[in-house]
Amino acid sequence: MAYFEVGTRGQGAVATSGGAPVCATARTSFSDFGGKAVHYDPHAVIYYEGDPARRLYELLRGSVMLYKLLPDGRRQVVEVLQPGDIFGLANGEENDCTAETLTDALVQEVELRQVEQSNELQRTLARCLSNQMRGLHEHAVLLGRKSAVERVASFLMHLVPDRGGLDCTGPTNPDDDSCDLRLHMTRQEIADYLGLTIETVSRVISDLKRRGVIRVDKADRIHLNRICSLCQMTGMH
Amino acid sequence: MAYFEVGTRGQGAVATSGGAPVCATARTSFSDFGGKAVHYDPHAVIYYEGDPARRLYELLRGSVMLYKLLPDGRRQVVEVLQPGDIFGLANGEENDCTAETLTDALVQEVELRQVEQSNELQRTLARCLSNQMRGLHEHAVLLGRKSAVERVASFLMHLVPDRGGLDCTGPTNPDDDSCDLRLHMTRQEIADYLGLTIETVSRVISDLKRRGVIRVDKADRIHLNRICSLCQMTGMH
DNA sequence: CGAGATGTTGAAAGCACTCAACCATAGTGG
DNA sequence: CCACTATGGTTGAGTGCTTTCAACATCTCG
Repeated sequence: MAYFEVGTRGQGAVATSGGAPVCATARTSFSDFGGKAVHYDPHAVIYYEGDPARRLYELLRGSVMLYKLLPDGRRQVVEVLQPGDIFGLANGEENDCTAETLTDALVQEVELRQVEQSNELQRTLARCLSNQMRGLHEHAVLLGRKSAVERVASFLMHLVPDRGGLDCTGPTNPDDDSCDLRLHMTRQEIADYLGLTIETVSRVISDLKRRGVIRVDKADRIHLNRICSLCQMTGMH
Repeated sequence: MAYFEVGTRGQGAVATSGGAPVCATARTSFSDFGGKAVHYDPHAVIYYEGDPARRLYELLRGSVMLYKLLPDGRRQVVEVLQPGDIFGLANGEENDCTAETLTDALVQEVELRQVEQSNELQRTLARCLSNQMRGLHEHAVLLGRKSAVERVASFLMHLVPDRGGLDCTGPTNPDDDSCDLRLHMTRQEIADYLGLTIETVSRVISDLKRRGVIRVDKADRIHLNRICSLCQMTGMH
């Protein structure tokens, strides 16, 4: 599988990751164009769906989810953002999603006015957006066509750095095809991201555990015993 | 409901629509920046998933779908494009989707090299992409959280101009809340777009017919008898 | 330690899927 | 002109995966 494709995979949500912005190579940082870096606590709302869009946001550190609600309370998490991703762009309309932090997060906030004025920024913007678009395409396949097991396997694989992509060459060390993950999401958040219920997510994880593919150290600390086996379950092989 | 939100709703796929590009107000046209306008027959592939990305495409007339395939043949249509939408952007990677026409289509094709050089184009690009992003978010809710009936109702509503949005004020004429639609998609294409099977799409349409909400004149010509009733079934009210 | 939040498991139900047969339409060629 | 075929669409019966509802377990934190 290949969420967010090359260059953005596995950053931020992985305990062992570096955490550098990865949206594009040799890119212009938004911080060069004014605005301020703001810190948010975990589970803080940055803005609500329906709010007038005033600023452009770049995630510098931590992770943020974007979600939409239906009137009856059903929720769909539409994106899980990593450092380097941008959000809040609405073309003069209202924000179409709520933005909420998953972890502590550092966010660069720039007034949309200023964004309009910089050619350099527009260029970076286009590059970031088209990267995120790929992630959304991939996610549409997951939501529209994959089984529960495939969704959870895909979700876990996309947290593994340098694995599961088209260019994946398998484990570097054939005797140790394992990896430690931090999820930073509750079962409910995972379920809402994967278009499943909390119970189904829990059941699938228990199942993977029973089959020896993963080990659950704590609810949000998961050890992958055999990455390749997991990857085989994503529906992309 | 509100696919593609304000400004892009209901264009192109509707028989009665004007067909003017709608991606952004007062925008720069891609045709001003070289490249050539190419005509495609219905069901022609413009490029395949995995092909190296060479050009940027702007849809001028007709409609185009982007889809991804899983190795076992499952297909997900990730976007149905309208005039004004752009596609083919891949940031130096391979195309992540296959692009195939649904109808006769006129497409403006610009070498990516040239796109890189124009500030004006980059600006337009960012605006178009963030518009399309909204559509993808909306679609993720549909795929992840809506029932079969809600999906089909949402699909039909998004083909109706000026209705179903947040600013929808109901029928202009209280005695005639109806509308004629052309689908330009087979049941299979609709199913792959909505994350359903062809049989389920067919059954839901028959159901709407039985309930008197729609009338099916030909497989791809559907008359909405009561737009408001249909809108109530989208899950967004 | 106790209370609230979060996660797991079981049993039963439901919705969409699978498989299969049938129907409708359009195009072809005798 | 009409049988014949191909393609696309509809309908029915039965299955199965995910959901729903409910109980229970575990974790966190004052």
